[in-house]
Amino acid sequence: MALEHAILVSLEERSGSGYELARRFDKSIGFFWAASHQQIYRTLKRMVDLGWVTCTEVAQDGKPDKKVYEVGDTGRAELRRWLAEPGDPAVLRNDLAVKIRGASYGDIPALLAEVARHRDAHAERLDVYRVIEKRDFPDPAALTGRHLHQYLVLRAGVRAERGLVDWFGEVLEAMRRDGGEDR
Amino acid sequence: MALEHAILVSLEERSGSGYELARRFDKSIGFFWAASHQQIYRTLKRMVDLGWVTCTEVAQDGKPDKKVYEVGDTGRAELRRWLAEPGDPAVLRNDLAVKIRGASYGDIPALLAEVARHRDAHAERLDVYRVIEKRDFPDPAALTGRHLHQYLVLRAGVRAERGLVDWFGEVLEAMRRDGGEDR
DNA sequence: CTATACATGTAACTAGTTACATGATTTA
DNA sequence: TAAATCATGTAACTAGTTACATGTATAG
Repeated sequence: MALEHAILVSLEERSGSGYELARRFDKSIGFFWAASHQQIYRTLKRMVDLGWVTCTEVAQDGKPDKKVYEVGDTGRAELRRWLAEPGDPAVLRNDLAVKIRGASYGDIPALLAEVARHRDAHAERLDVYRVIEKRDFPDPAALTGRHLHQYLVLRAGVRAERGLVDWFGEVLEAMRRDGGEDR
Repeated sequence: MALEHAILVSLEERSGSGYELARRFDKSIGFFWAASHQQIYRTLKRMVDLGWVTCTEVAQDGKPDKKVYEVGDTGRAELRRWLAEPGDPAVLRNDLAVKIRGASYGDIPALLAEVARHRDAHAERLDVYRVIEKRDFPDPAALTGRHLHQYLVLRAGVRAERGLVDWFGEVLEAMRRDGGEDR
């Protein structure tokens, strides 16, 4: 499991409250590791119990109090350990591929409409990533350290979304050709 | 959840035992939807309770008895329903992207070795997919129906694996350049 | 006065992983 | 005689989702 570790990375970059972490998991980190606020609050509690992070209550005016979490030495050591630990290669998981494999057992035009909807959604995300890429990293060759690492994970997002958009396009093209010919 | 539905698709293609399904989930279907035998047995039991599949015990000689599962009318209706049902666009999940984002908090050369290991593993899977592609689908333009659908999900695998291999290559190239220069 | 942002949580459920458990037959 | 394949399961645990629950402050 990597949620604890994703939180450690995020808190090393900048300490913050559960709410703030939940915001970050709606963007940046969340582009490649999704987490809901319920999951984050639960995990933060566990991380405090483990001594990985410390929690300080902070009063604010005009806003509710918040609890700010910060990575401690134990947490930093755990992050180092995890970063060096070998893991299994990722396994793919693709709902729509299951549906396409089973297309002939259902309503094919309806499924193609669904594929088109997903293609559009992923194309939109791809645009978001590309805007960020151009805005924040106009000269990739000059990047070093943390900025380079941030750029590279954004590249993973760009490549994955573009791959999906292209694949959905291939599916639509081939299945429309197939459906159009023998009917 | 799609495991029930992945099993329905697989059993529609050909009825079989839990063990046989577990084999199929080690290849073909499993290329884009992994499932362990424990999960499959548990899910098959639930599907019998729901009336989606029927179960027949079959005696074999030289081998233990087996239970053969077959899709019933209720199961077929459920599959149709699920195929027409809209779903959310896939969210990405990439452990190594989290590690790369946190690279500066750990041992970077060790992490790059891990990245290279994953690149090799995905390159191997890509080769497997390409062999299957050339062997089973030498003339994609001529494909129709179920064969076409099978080809298209294989294409998803090819695209996803190639995307990962390329990305790992980009990561290695950029981070080696970065590490090599300022040391 | 309504919606949005800020802020934190619990409870119940669903899905997935890991470890344990058994036993026959075939191949090297 | 050891390993691999065939065959089926239980138990405990970990992770993730959905629904419920509450309350303040600000902007339109």
